[in-house]
Amino acid sequence: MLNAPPHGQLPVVATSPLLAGAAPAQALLLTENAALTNGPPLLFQRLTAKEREEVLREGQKRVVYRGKMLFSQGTPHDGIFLIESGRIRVFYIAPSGREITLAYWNSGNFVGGPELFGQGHHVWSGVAATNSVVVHLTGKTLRRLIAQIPSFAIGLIEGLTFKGKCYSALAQMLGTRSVTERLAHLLLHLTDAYGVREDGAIVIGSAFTHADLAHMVGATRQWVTISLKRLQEQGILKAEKARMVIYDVAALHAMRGDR
Amino acid sequence: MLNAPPHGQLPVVATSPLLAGAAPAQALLLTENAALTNGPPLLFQRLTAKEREEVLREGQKRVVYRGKMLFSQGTPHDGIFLIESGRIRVFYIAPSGREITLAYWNSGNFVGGPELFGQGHHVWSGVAATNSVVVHLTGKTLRRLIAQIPSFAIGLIEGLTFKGKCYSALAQMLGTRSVTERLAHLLLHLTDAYGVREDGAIVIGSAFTHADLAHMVGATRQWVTISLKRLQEQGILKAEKARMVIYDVAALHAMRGDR
DNA sequence: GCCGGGCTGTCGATTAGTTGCCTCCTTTAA
DNA sequence: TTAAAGGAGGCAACTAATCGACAGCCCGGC
Repeated sequence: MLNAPPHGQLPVVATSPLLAGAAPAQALLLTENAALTNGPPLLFQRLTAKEREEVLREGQKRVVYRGKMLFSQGTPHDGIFLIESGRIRVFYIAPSGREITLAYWNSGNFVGGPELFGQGHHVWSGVAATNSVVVHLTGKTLRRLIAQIPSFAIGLIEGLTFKGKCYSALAQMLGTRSVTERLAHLLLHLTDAYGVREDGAIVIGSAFTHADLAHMVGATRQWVTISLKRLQEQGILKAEKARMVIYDVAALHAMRGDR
Repeated sequence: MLNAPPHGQLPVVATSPLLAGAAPAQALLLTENAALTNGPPLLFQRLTAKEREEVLREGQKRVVYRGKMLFSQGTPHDGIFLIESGRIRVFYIAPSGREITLAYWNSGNFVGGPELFGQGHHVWSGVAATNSVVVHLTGKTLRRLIAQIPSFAIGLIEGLTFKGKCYSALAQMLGTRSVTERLAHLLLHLTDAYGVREDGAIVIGSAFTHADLAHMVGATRQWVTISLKRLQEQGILKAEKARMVIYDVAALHAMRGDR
């Protein structure tokens, strides 16, 4: 059932971060405040090792290679996917072709909704941003697990709450901030998440294309190019190949518009 | 503790719609599709009358007069408010002053989050759109109720899921649709929810100001004025005082952008 | 080496949307 | 009956952002 991995590399899944329960459940998204992504509730945090194994045993493991779709908006769904390793980009494309990225979810989170039990149709699409391993739990299984393991129910509620906060924050950003403000905000978030100090400046190694950034802030590729160029002219940052150097974090803060 | 009601009218709360369990838990919002608001899960649907009473007994009843704040973004919160009667507008104001309305929640829903248990800070503000009665349940109480009444836990999960869908839809609309498309969408939604046939046309009695509409679609008041004027020039609708007559529903469908 | 595809940068035209100001209409109070 | 105040709608100038198109560049494959 698996497609051939690109370049013939197979993701090595030695131990499951879910089982270990130690991996931070990070998410990369355009949030209202960075605090949101620092400590989101791990779905399995409250479970004992035994309970975790039990949950994982109930699910169906699946490998998704980089660039392959995990689920598509409008198609029927049943249950959710736990991300065991890798990174899933969740996005939506409007009939006009305009696209918005909700988040890049890392291991420890779940994707798939919108319902937990009971079938429905996907409202988002999910694609593997890196080679990933997910565990599929059907609605029926979820219902049984909730009844059997009370702390799993609590975990799910906290997970849903966290997702609600993410959606909320996205809607608030999109509804009240200009593209420039959103971009400044995203850059600061990237700085927090991936930034490394390097003689005075902060270097972001992660290579997002302009199109990737545009989808995250809900804008066009061209406008992101123009905005970045302006920031560069102001000496706030410098875009190099596959990395970006931030010189003036304070300036970004000033133009992010949350004051 | 109660402020004097404006105009001296007191809301009469004969029987609780929550207890009756029969009131449709409608929400007025800018959703992806109308289906969302037709059958949202009532928080209490799955409970027996006895369980409902038990839940309500645990909470603290509170009357909120039209225009009074129920909660404010940034302030600490504990638990949620069940809406027993009335209508709560949930909104967010950015530091720049730009405002976005998430939804008008009617009786049968709950507002307040973002956390269910455990304190946090409100990320939205809530104001009574009409004189309303709410029941406050603290996080501690919620936790106890979830443990005691399993179907209450399911109801909460469904409620959270529904909210997630609403937030999702809002983010998708804001991220990928133009203001005009959003406005067309909102008008169609209003037509569905409040429209009354009147010799060929459909009349919406509900009186929203341009500012109200603007907040719902995430735009400025002026732009709504301009857009409505254009629609009027095209003969699609006619704005009268305190009501609006829709002549060409098909045209609105065409410009809503979901095709 | 050459070719092709994806990413960046740029330009010009156009529109969507904002900002600020002004007028009109209610409502309330005197 | 009128004055004052505030909410609501409307106009005009401005700018932020989109759209479409195209050229250059970098990288990988052949």
